[in-house]
Amino acid sequence: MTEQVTTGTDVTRMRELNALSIVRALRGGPPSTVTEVAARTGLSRPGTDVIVQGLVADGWLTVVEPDGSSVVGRPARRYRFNAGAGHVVGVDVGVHKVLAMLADLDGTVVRTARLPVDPGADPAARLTVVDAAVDECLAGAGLRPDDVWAITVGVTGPVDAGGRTTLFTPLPGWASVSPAGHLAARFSCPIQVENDCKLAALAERWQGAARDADDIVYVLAGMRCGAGLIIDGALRRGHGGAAGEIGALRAVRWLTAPSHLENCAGLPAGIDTDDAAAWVFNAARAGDKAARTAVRRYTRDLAVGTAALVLTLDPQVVVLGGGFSRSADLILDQLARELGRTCLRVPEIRASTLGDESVALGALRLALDEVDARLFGVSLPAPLAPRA
Amino acid sequence: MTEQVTTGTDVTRMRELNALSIVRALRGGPPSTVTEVAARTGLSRPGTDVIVQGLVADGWLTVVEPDGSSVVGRPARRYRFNAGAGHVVGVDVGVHKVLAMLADLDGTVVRTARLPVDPGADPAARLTVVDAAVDECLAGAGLRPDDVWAITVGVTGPVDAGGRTTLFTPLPGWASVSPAGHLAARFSCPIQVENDCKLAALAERWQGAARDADDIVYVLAGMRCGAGLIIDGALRRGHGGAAGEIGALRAVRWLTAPSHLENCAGLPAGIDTDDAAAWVFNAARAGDKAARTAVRRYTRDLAVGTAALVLTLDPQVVVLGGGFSRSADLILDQLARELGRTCLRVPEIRASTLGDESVALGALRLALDEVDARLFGVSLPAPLAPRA
DNA sequence: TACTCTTTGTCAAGAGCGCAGCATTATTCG
DNA sequence: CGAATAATGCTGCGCTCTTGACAAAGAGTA
Repeated sequence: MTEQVTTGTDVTRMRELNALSIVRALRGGPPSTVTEVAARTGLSRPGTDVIVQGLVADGWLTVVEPDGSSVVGRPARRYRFNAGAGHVVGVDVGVHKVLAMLADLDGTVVRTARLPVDPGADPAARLTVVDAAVDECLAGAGLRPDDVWAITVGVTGPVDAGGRTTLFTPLPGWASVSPAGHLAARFSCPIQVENDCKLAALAERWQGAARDADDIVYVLAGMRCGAGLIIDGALRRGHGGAAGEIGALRAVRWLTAPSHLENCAGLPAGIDTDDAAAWVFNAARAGDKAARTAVRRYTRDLAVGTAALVLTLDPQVVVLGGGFSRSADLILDQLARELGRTCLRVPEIRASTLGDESVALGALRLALDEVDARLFGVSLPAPLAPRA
Repeated sequence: MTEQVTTGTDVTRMRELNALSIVRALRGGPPSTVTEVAARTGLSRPGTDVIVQGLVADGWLTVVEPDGSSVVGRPARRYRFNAGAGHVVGVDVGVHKVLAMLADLDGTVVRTARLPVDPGADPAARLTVVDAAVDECLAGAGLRPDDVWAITVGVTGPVDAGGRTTLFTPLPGWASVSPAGHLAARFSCPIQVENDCKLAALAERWQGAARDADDIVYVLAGMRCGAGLIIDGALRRGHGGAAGEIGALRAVRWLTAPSHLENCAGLPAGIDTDDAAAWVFNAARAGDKAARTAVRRYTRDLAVGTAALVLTLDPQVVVLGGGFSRSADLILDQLARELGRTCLRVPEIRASTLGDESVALGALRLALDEVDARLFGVSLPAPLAPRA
C-alpha cells in the first residue's frame, strides 16, 4: 500500500535533469556555445552557464577555446561532449572469427580486433579468443577494464533470459556457456548477450541502410537464415528472446533453402560448403542456367519467410543482410516481386551496407543504449570524471 | 541549428510534474490520505498537502471526509481521483450492430448502447446509427459533446494513416469513409480509428485474459480471422497500420478456413452462414464425426497462421477471441498441440473472457491512453474543472 | 472524566534553483 | 580610435520543496 509508485521531483533532482538535458543537447552534435545550448534546451543563459561549468568540472564536457573565426562580437567558448569519458565494447562471436570493437560514448570506433577461431574449437578455447580480442582493443587504446561502461556479445541462435543459447547454436559445446558470466570475472560493467541477427538489425538502423526507419525487418541471408526485428524504434526480443525465428516453421523452408545452392548442378567437385554459394552466385551472374535456377529457388524460399514477417509486422523497410547480401543484385528484384505478390503493403527492400561488421557494430549500439538508459533513466547520474 | 531538442525544466514546471505525480498516484487506487500519497510519491507531507489542495480546487480530486473508522490518531481526510472530470467514448462498428460505450477517466463504463444495423446499409445510414448510439450514451449520462475527451472507433480491416479502411472492409461502400472526419463535425476532441482485432487485443490486456502479459498475440477466430499484436506492453500497428494481417499469406489459409465449417456434411439445408458455425460446433460437441473433422480442419488452418505470428514475435500469451472463442473447448487443445509441434517456445494459450464487447472495450482503452498521453506527456496540463 | 498516545492539519524558517536585468569584456568593422 | 556586436559575469527576486515544530482530533486507559 505504501509502495513508491511515482517519483516526485525535488528541486535538486531538477538540477540533475537539466544537466542531463544539456548533455543530451551536446551529444553527437558539434561543439556549441552556451547561448546555443540555452536556446536548444529552453533554459536561460545564466542558468545554462552554471550547469555547464559544473559538467566541465565533472569531466562530462570539454572546453574548446575560440579559434580565429571571423564573426562580429566577442568570440564564444564552445563546449563539447567528452566522448572519451567512457567506452563500450561490442563483440561478434562467430564460427570462424571473433570480432571485437571498442568505441567511445559518441559511438566512434576507436579500436578493432579480428581474430580467427577454429570452427571446432571448444568453448574454453573460444572464450580465450574472445578475451584476447577484447584485451587487444583495450591495450591498443591504453584503457583498463574499469574504463569500459558496457559490453555486448553477439552470438548465433536465440538467447534466453540467462544469456545462453540453449535452444540452438552452431558452436560445439556452446549451448550451456554463459559469455556474460565469463566476462563478469574481469569486468564489473553491465554485460549483455544478444542474438547476432538482432544486433545486425540495430546496426543497420544506426549506421546502415535503414537509418530513417522505425519499423524494420532485418533478414539474414546466408548458409543460415535468420531475422531481427525493430518495431517502433526499439529492438524487440519477444518474451523468451526468440522473436524473429520464423525459420522454424516447416512451411517456411529457411533451414533447407541453402541446399538449393549446395546441390546446384555443375559445382566443382569437392568444393567447400562456404565457397559453393559464392561459386553459384558468380555462375548465375555469368548466365549459367542451373545456377540461376538455384538462386531463384533459394530466393523463393527466403521470400516465404520474409513475407510472413512482413505481413505480421508491416515494416517500413526490409534490409537484406548476411553473407549473401553481397549478391543482392541477384536476389533483391525477385524478392521484391514475391513480396509484391503476397503482401498487402510492400515495404522498401534494401541491401545491407555494413558487410560483416554489422553484428559487432550492433553490439556497440546495444551497449551504448545500455549506457544511455543508465544515464538518462530514472536513477540519478553518478558524478563521473574521466580517468584521473 | 537552434531547434528545441530537449526540454529544460523550470521550477514552475516542476510543480506541474509533481501535481501529475500525485494524480497518477491516486488514479485507479482507493481514496488515500495525504500521508499515504506523500509516501507513494516521495514528496514531503506539507508539500503534498499544498498540491492536493490545488488539485481539489481545479476539480482533479474530490475530498472524502473521514467516516467513523476506528483507528488510533486523528481521522484523516481522504482524496480520490475525480474520474467524472472527463469521459471517453468507444465505438464498435460491426456488420450487424453498432456498440457504443461511455466511460469515465477511471475506465468505468457508465453507459452502453447497442443498436442493430442492416448488413447492407450504405455508409451514410451506418454513420447515422453510430451517431445515434453515441448520442444515446451521452444523453443517458446527461453529458454534452464537450464533456468527451477522446473517441475511438473500431472497424474491420487494416486502418491507414488517414483513418480509412481502403485496403479491405466487409461493409458496403465503407472503403473511402472517414469515421473520424464524420465525428469531428460534432466533437472537438481527438478521434482515432483503429482495427477491431487490435482493439480487442488491448481489451484483453486491460480487463481480459492477458492482464499480466506484455507480449500478446490476439487471434480473432470467426467467419473472418485476424490478429492484434501487443509487444512490450504497447499496441503495434506497423508502419502502414497493417500489422497482424498474416491471413493474406496464401500458405496461411485464414481466408478459406471458415469454409470447412460452412461446407460441413450434414448441415441443415438453407441454414444461415452465421448459424452454420454454431451448428457445427454443437454437432462436434455431441460427437458428430463430420463436424469434428470440420472443426479439426478449421483449427489446423488457424494454427498455421498463429504459428507464424508466434514464431515471429515469441509472445508470452496467445489469446483466442472472436465469435468462435465460445467454442474454445473444442479448439484450444488442438491449437496448443499444433503450436507445440511447430514453435520453438510455446506460449500460454487462453480463451477470451470478454465476449463481443471486447472491441468496444478496447476502443475505450485506446481513448483513455490518448487522454493519458495528453495529460502526462510533454505538454503542460491545462487546468480543467468538471462541468460547472 | 482526565490523561496519554498517535496521527493529522497547518505554519514558519531555511535552502536551492532558475530567471531577468545590468554591467563588463573581447572582438570586428568603419 | 570609436561604434557596434555578442559573450561573460554578477546581483536581486520569486518560486518551490524540505525540515521542524505545534495545535487539533480522536482512541485507549485508569
